[in-house]
Amino acid sequence: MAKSVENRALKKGAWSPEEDKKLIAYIKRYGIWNWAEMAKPAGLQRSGKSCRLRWVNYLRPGIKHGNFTKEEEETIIDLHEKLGNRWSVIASKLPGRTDNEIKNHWHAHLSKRLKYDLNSLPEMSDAEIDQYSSFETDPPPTNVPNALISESSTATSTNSLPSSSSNPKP
DNA sequence: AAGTCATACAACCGCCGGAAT
DNA sequence: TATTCCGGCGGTTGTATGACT
Repeated sequence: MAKSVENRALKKGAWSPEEDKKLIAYIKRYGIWNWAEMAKPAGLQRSGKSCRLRWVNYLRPGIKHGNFTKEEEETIIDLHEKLGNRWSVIASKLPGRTDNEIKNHWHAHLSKRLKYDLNSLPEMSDAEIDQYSSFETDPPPTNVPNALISESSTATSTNSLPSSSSNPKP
């Protein structure tokens, strides 16, 4: 299959301030019309996906950076309990936060916090745990959160990008 | 002061669904 | 209707930085 953008010499890794400026300037001028095709005229040797990710997660106006508030953390925990790893849905409830940021924060902080809460369970010796464990050495079949299974997987993204907006292809 | 380890964050990868043709 | 392409999502990895020994 012919990819619309060849993989030749595509840059990877951290974005430079220069690249950020190029992407912002291009989007300001022409809008978002096709990530895969935009990179070249924007002067970026990046994949469309990389550009999109950079824009959505860091450059888009209204993105909050920095510490999560107590309220935000509680919301994340609550929604994660209900929805599982549907980060984009959770992100939609937290204006200015991105799914990637929430996901990272969850793995870095919140999941641990919940894990530590397991310590509040009644004490059991290893022998007792073995005795009452019916499971084998394999891990549980999935890590799908309990509350989730029945949910349809069509998460509607709420990243309100000006995507394919009025601006015509240059 | 130097080396090692742990943590947090940024970015990439692969897969899937929907739209367009 | 079938195929192709693009955007979006979630999982995972790589790297920089700070804490600890």
